[in-house]
Amino acid sequence: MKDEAIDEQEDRADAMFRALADRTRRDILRRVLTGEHSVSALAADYDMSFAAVQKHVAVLERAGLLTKRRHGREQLAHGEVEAVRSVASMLTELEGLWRGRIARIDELIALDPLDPIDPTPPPHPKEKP
Amino acid sequence: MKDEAIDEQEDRADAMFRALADRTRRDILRRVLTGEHSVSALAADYDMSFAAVQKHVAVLERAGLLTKRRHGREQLAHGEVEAVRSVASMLTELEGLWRGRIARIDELIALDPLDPIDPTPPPHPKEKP
DNA sequence: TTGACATACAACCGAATGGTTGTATGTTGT
DNA sequence: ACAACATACAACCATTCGGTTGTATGTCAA
Repeated sequence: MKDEAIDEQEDRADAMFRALADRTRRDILRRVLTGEHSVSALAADYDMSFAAVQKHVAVLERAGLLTKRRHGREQLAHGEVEAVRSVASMLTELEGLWRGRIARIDELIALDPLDPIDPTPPPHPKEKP
Repeated sequence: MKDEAIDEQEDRADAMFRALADRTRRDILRRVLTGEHSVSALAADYDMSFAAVQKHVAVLERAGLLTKRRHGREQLAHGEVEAVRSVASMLTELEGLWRGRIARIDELIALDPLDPIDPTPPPHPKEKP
C-alpha cells in the first residue's frame, strides 16, 4: 500500500475517533442511527445553540459517520453504519495484535524449550543478576 | 443506573476515543499491545521529543488503554486489551441501534400493511470475504 | 410577495491539545 | 559517591475545539 494511502487511512481514523470523542456527538450519532432526523429536530434536545449542534452534525458528516439528504427545506441526517463498522474493525485489528503477542510467546517457547522463564519479549537486553 | 454513573461512563468514553484520535497514540497502543516497551524505547521511534511521547503515553494511561509496571529504572508499558474491547463494544452497541431501526420499520409495516415502501436493505446481504 | 422557518457559515472567545525546553527525582553501574 | 540514564512534570506557545452571536441564503405557506 502506498504511503499516501496509509496517511489517508490514518486521517480518516483521526477524524472518526475525534468525532466520537464527544458525548453530544455520540448521542446525535445514536439518534441518527435509529432513524432520520432533521438538524433542528436534533438541536431541540440539547441545551446549546442551534449553531453548536449544526457544527457537531458537520463534524460527524466530515468524518463520514453521518450523511444528509434534502427533504424540502430540511436536511435529514442518518447514520452511516458502515463507517461505524470500519471503526470497530480497527479496534478488532488492535485486539488481533494482542492475540498475536500470545502466539509469538508460544513460538519462542516452542523454539527454545530449554528456556523456562520471562514471558517478556526481548526489546531490552535482559540482565542476569 | 444512576446519573453520575452514566456520566462516569461517558467520561471514560470521551477519554478513550480522544486517546485514540491521534495516530502517534494509536501507533504506541499497537506496539504495547504486542508486547511491553519502556517509555524511552517507544520514544526512540518518533520524530519528536521524549517529553512529547511521554505525554502521549500518559494520555493512553489515563484513558485506561495502557498500564505501566516498574522494572528497575524503566517503566514498562503494556496495552490493556480489555479497554480496547470495551470501546469496541460501544460501537457494537451503536450498530445494534441501527439494526433496531429496521425492526421498528418492520413493525410499522406490520401495523399498517397499506404502506408500500421501505427501500431499506435487510441487515447486510453480503459481508467482505 | 412576503414572512417564517431551516440551514449554513463567519467571526469571535476561552479552554484544551500537542508540541517545545528546562528542571527535578529516582535508579543503576562503576 | 557519582555520573549517566529513565522518567516525570512544569511552564510556555501556537493551534484546534466547543461554544457563542450575528448574518446570509434557500424553501415553504399564506
